[in-house]
Amino acid sequence: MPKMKYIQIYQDLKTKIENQEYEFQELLPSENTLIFTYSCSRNTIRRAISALVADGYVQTQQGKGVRNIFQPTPQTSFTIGGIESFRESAARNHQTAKTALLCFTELTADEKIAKRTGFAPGSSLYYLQRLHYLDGKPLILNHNYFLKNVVTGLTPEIAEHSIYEYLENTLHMLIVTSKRIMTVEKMTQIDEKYLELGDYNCLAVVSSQTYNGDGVMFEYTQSRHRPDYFCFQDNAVRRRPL
Amino acid sequence: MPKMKYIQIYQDLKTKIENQEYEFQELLPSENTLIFTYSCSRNTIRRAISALVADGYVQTQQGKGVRNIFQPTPQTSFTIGGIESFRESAARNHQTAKTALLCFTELTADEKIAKRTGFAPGSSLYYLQRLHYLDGKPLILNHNYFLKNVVTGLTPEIAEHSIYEYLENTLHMLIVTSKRIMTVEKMTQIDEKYLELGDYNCLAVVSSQTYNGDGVMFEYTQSRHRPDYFCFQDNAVRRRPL
DNA sequence: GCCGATTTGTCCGTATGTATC
DNA sequence: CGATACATACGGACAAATCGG
Repeated sequence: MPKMKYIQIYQDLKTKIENQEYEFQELLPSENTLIFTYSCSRNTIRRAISALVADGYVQTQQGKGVRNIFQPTPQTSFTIGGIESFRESAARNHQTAKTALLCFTELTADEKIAKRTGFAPGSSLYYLQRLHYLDGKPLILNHNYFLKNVVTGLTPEIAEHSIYEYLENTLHMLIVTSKRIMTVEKMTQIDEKYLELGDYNCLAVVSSQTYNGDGVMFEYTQSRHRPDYFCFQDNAVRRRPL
Repeated sequence: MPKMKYIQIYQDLKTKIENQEYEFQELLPSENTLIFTYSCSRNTIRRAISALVADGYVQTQQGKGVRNIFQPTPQTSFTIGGIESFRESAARNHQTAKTALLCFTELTADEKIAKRTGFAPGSSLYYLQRLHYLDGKPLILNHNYFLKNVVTGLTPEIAEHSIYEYLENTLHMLIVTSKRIMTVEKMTQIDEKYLELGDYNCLAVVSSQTYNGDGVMFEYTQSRHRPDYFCFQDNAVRRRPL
C-alpha cells in the first residue's frame, strides 16, 4: 500500500540525494520541473522539499533554487531527530542488537518519582532496567517507566525483545511525540557494574517523555550511554530574525 | 513591518500556550474557528500549527483536534532545535553573558584539520578560542574556525563581543542550516585549565557545521561544555510507519 | 451498528510577492 | 527590464478519523 504522494516524492528525492545523483552543492530541478516529473501540484512538491530541509539534506534560496548540502556521514550513529527504537537503529547500521533484562517490577509513583518522570503521583507503573548490547558490547543502560494502564500486558519476555514492536504491532499504539533532554552525569554503581566505562567517570544521559496518539504520556525513559560510543546528530534551521 | 501572517499566528498561539490560556491536554479551537478569528485561509492556519507541532507544543489527532501538550520546563537551558547564539540564549534566560578571547589566529587547513572540520584542504581560516561565562561562571570553551574569505574583517574586538551579531547585522549574512553532533569526550589540559570541572573527567562536546544562505559552510565550531551545566533539549516526531 | 456532523489530512489550482540573474 | 525561482496566501474538493445520537 503506497503512502501519501508527498511522502513518496520525499523518499524518492531523498534516496536520489543519498545515492549522489545530485552532486554536493548542485541545485535540484526547479519546482516547476518536479511538478512535471511527478505530475502533481506545486503544494505537494513543496511539502516534500520542506521535509528534506528539516532533515538537513537541502537548502532553499528564494530566486535561486534548492541546493543539495548532503554529505554522507562516515560515523552514522544515532537518530537524526526522529524517534527510533534501539533495534531499528541497530538494523539500520547493520549491527547486531541484544537486550538483557536486569529488572522488571511494578511500582506506584511517589512524589519523588512523579517529579522526576512527569507522571502523576499515584500512577501505577512498570519499571524496568535493560542493558543493550551492540555487536557484543554493552553500550546503553535503560531505566524505563511505563504507564501500566496504557502499556497493558507487558511481560519480561516482551521486554527482552522489542517493546516498541509490541506497542505498535500488538497494542496498535501510535507513537507521536517525544521530548528529550540530554545531559552528562556522573556514573553510578549500576553504570559501573554493567557498562565497561574504562576510566570515564561520567556518561551521556538522554531522558525522554513519550506521548501516544491520544496525548497521554505513557513512557519515561532514562538512557545512560557509554561515552565512547555515544553520538547524537541533529539539524537546526535558523528562524527568520525577530 | 510585521512578518508573514502564519508566523504571526504561530507566535500568537505560542504565547497563549505559554501563558497557559489553554490548559494542559486541552484542545485548541478548531481550524475553522481559527480561520474566523484570524480571518485567513485554512492553509495559513495549518502552517502555524505545523510549526507548533515541530516545537513539541501541541499534538494533532485526526478527527479530534489539536491538543496542548506544553508543560513549562523549570530548567530552561539550551535551544529547542533552533540556532541560537550564546548571548541570545543568555538573554532569554535572564543571565549575564561574558566572553573571553583566549586565542585569535589565522591558519590554513591541512589534511588533518580539513578532515575534522569539513573545510577543503588549503582553506584560509580564522581560528579562535573563546571562553564563555554565564553569571560569572566559566561554562563553555569554544574552538571556532571561520572561512576567511566569507567572514571578512573579523577582529579580536568583534570576537569578544558577538560574532553572530556581526555576521547578521554588518555582513548581512543569513544563517540557515547547522548540522550538529553531540558527543562526550575526555577533558584536555585546556579544558582543565579554564573550566572548573571539579572531579568530572569528561565534558559534553557539540560540534557544528554552519551554512550560510549561499550554501557555503563558513563555520566549524566545537563547543566544550562543563557537564554540570550542560542541558540540551530536543523534540522528536515519529514518522508514520514504513 | 449505522449515520451524520465535526475535525484534521491530503491534494489540487490560482494569484501575487520577492529575490536572483 | 524580463525570465526564472521560491515564498506566501487564498480557495475548493475529497478522504479519513472521531464522536454522539
